Amino acid sequence: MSKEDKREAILQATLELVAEHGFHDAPCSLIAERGGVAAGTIYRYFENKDMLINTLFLELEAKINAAVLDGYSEQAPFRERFLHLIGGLLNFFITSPLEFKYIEQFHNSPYGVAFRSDRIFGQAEDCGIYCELFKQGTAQQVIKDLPLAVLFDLAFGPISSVARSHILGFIQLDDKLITQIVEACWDSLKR
Amino acid sequence: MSKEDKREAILQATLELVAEHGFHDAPCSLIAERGGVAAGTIYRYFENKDMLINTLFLELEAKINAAVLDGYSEQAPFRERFLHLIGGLLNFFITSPLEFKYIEQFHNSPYGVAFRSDRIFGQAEDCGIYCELFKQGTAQQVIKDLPLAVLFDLAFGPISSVARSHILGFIQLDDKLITQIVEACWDSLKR
DNA sequence: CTGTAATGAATGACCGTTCATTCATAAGCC
DNA sequence: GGCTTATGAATGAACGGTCATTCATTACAG
Repeated sequence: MSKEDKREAILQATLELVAEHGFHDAPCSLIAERGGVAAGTIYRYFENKDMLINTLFLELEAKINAAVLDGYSEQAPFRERFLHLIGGLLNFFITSPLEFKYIEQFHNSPYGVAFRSDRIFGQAEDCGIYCELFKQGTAQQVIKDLPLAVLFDLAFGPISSVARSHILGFIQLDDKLITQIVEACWDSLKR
Repeated sequence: MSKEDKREAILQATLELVAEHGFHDAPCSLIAERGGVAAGTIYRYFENKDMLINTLFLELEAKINAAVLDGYSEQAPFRERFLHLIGGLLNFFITSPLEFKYIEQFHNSPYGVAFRSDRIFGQAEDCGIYCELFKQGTAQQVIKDLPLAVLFDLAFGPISSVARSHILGFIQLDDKLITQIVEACWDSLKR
């Protein structure tokens, strides 16, 4: 196995174990075992477990951005762009349950809170695709006049909630249902 | 300290520690210390830590129901009842940050998943205030024709999301903003 | 042969839980 | 009331287990 492969194997093992069992019950010993490496090898690629966990989150985030921007047109009408990006996110979540579960675990943990805090209070510029979208919608007065963070919550709250319900098997999402849900999100944001 | 006081002190200490530090980093040793009892005493009142955690959740749930039903009228128009119950929930959350954080932690953990699963697949009748509300709304055709679980997600997803943002200090909710948010939720559910 | 990568047993810290012991109070007796 | 005995709630040191991390040793590539 090459050097890059080992790093990837460790990240993949972490993704799987954290998604399946949570941060606790994803001990380094198991991560190493599933990754096909020795426990000590993890520390050749990552400073410590915290770094491993944060690195994996950043890589997943980049993966989402790439997936969601596929087929996206900056020139399309606002509503269409909203539906594309939000629907794309929901689609990514339900077709990548491991990634979704990991991100949820991360979000709902001291790791994620510190991370979000840094982001919100850190800088104002270049806040990501979705931030850009909502800023435009506010400027064009096509969505409600609410603080940016509230717009985020109104859009992402339901999306992650239905994704969780789908992945846990409480509901069975199909294309029609996804469309209805994303449009319901739009209804709550549109002016 | 009386017997009931001790039980209460243990529950309160658990609430505070789990809310502040999460389930990990809320060890029995700390719970005992903050509750003003010895570690072993916990096991006189609760079978084990799991039972303590589940019991606390059930008590918080009852507390929420009581708070939310205050001033509620079964006879009011549907929209008004929706706004009362959902707004009441959001109000409870932001005025009881410890309780909110605990419930979030619980929800996003193996405890909560097992719990929800039991509830959803368990019985159909007596599913709680909110379930009753959504069933009525569907029957009266005042809200969208979506699976019950999706309605839950569309309503509670944004609410818990904004509550978290408020409690973490990312936004500052006031009465006006709360009204706007709850009405935005209504917009996403109304037919 | 030399230097780097990989190993996995060992380490120390901390977890939930137990249980022998303590001790304030209650009960029984005169 | 006084004295003795019984009770069981409370205690906290101790236990077995698991964790993240280290490091002396081994394997391997150039």
